[in-house]
Amino acid sequence: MKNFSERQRQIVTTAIGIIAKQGIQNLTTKNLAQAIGISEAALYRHFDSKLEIMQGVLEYFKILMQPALAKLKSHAKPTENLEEFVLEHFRIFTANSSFARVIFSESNFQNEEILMNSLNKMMINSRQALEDVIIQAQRKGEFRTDISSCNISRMMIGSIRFIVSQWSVSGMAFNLENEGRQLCKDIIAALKLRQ
Amino acid sequence: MKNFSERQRQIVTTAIGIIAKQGIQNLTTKNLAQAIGISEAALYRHFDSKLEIMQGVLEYFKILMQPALAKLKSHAKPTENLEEFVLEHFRIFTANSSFARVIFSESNFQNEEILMNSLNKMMINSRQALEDVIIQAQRKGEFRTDISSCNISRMMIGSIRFIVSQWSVSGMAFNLENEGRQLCKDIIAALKLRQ
DNA sequence: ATTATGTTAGCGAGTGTTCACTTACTTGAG
DNA sequence: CTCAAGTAAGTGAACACTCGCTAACATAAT
Repeated sequence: MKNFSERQRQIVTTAIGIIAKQGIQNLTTKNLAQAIGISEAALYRHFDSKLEIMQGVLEYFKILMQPALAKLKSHAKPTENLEEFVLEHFRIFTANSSFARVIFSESNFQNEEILMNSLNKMMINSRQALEDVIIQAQRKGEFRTDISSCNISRMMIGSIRFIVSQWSVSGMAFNLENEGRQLCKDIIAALKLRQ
Repeated sequence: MKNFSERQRQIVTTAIGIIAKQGIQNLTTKNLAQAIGISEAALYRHFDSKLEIMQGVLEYFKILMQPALAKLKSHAKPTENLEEFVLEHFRIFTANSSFARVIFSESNFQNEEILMNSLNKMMINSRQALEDVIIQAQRKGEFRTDISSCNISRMMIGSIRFIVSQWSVSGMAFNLENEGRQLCKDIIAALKLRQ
């Protein structure tokens, strides 16, 4: 978070914790202030509105996810990049478990047009980046070409989202990194070209 | 909906429409009563509480989804059953587009334990039924066995959820049945045993 | 046929509570 | 002395829900 003060950072991360543990309905200025240990009015010394705090939440997430996106360009082999992209997601979510609940439920931000647009942009961006690498993988003969790159990206993203969602709903009952690694291997096995 | 009166049915379907179009935050007793054209107080002649109305929403959905589940046992060939199961989902969502937004965002019901439990049970039920058929498909040599049935079900459900979510977020910008049919074919192509 | 009794489904006008946010004032470090 | 960062005590609006009342209709005894 670029220009955020220590206090602003604290407000945003506390907000994330509340959303994760109690749902967005319980992210109230009262609860947020209480969780930090300051008055409601003090919140407004650091943010103009609750909406601004929620935008902070999204920005925080965006920065957190950057490393995963970077993995798409780290190696020469597309398949390796895809694999690392997926695994990095699981690593990030494991290290920031509160985020899973916050992000994979877009309806959290429903009706706040600014937040929805912001989230949609992020989604489209990373989807596009992913599909580019999938196309590379197909061109280089690593992935099968009888399935469209669009549908391959749907399978990959859908699978990731679903296992993270399962993990989140189950209260982190399994090891996301291990289960995710196997899932990732299986997806690639299903999609690679067999000679 | 079993024992529901005409008015109760109307209240529930109107509630679904509001959630779909304006989000759950705007499902207020005021808005709901207004949309129907009766007073708020009149709502309470037909339901004891707002929670009861939301339970009605879930029951409505459950009944609507029954046909998809039935498809899992309609033919002898597991692969055909799986295909019809998936296609039936797309058919149902196309015919009841408001549901997509309501259901695939579990966070809609976050913090209402009764609703969450109800939704989780439905999810687990259909996941289990699906995985059973996947195992059959593997036993009969229709599906590859180098990928666990658990991960196959993750890929299938994840892909379905994701394309429905895309369709919903895009404002039904594409034909879900057609796009979904191709996605379904591709998934099965990726998972079937090749000789 | 009339009348008494009960039920259903509606209404306007509230209730107390909680929400995001504001105002006016205080405190303490530089 | 200034001023950023805090506070207590509000604000109006929105929330789910309740109140007392009524018109319309059904049932059945007189």
